[in-house]
Amino acid sequence: MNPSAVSDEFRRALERAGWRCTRQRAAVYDYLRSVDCHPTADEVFHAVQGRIPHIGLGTVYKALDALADAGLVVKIPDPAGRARFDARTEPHYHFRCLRTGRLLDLPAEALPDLLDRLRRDGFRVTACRLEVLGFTPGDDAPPPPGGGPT
Amino acid sequence: MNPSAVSDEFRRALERAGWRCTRQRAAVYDYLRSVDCHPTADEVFHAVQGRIPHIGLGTVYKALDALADAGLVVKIPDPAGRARFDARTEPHYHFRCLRTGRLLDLPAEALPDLLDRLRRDGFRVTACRLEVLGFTPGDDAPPPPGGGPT
DNA sequence: GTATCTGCAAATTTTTTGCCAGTAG
DNA sequence: CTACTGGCAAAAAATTTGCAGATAC
Repeated sequence: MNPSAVSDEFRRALERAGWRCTRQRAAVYDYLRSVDCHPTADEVFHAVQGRIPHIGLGTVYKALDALADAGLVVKIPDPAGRARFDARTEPHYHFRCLRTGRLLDLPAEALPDLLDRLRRDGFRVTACRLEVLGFTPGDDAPPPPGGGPT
Repeated sequence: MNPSAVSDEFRRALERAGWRCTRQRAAVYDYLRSVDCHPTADEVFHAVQGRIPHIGLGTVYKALDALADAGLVVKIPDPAGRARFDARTEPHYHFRCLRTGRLLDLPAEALPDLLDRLRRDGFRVTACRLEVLGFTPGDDAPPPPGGGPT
């Protein structure tokens, strides 16, 4: 696809993971970068139809998979059943509204301060969930080139 | 159902939320309390069939909903698409294995120490996700009796 | 030129729902 | 007794898959 339309960083991240740089993947990624919420696959689909009218929902799912595999996007599971997607790469936290399901970004700062500020701003905080991701002993991933212990 | 077969605490938590205490709900809850992993609805279904052979998967889903509504279990969304359920009520963290999808309990202790200990024990940690749950300003839940600001 | 990708639709998987007999309170 | 439930099967919702023509490199 047109090399000038996408950033080199985007293209290289895809190619590093063995994926090709296509118009559909760029459109999905650009949309996720342009919003500050965390859309579902279906929301991405409808938004991207403005740029690529004939795109299919299946293609959006495949694009999100490829982007996630390339580390450009993170898939966030949702208690309501449809996953949400986040194109912010720097570490940060999330606030989930139990009424609307909306997911907001929070800065990655120390917890007591963060929670106090949320409460002062009118948020009601009912719980926190912390999940550590990785591999249990023995279930280690195949070491990515240059990534493992040497 | 037979009052002596279930704890009063269990019965009261259900009744407080307007649910009846039934054999099926008790079996689902007992099973979740008896394991230290966090089963999917289908795993709960198969396990509970040992005690209630004619139970249906739909009933298990309904029971899990009732238990979650009563605050006896927590539904944990899963990137692989099927939710997992946790009957531990005290605050704690989770470790998710990216290879097997297994979800382990972690003690709710200070982060740098916890991560160091995991690494020493052979875990490979690749990321952390923190989610704050609650209500955005204006989207407040109907205040539970005695729960809201007075 | 060739392996990968898209679009489309069908298939799969997970969860929810409707209904009527059965049960808890 | 009476409303709430359980079992069952059908439906809905979310995601994945298969394939033939199109595209990236």
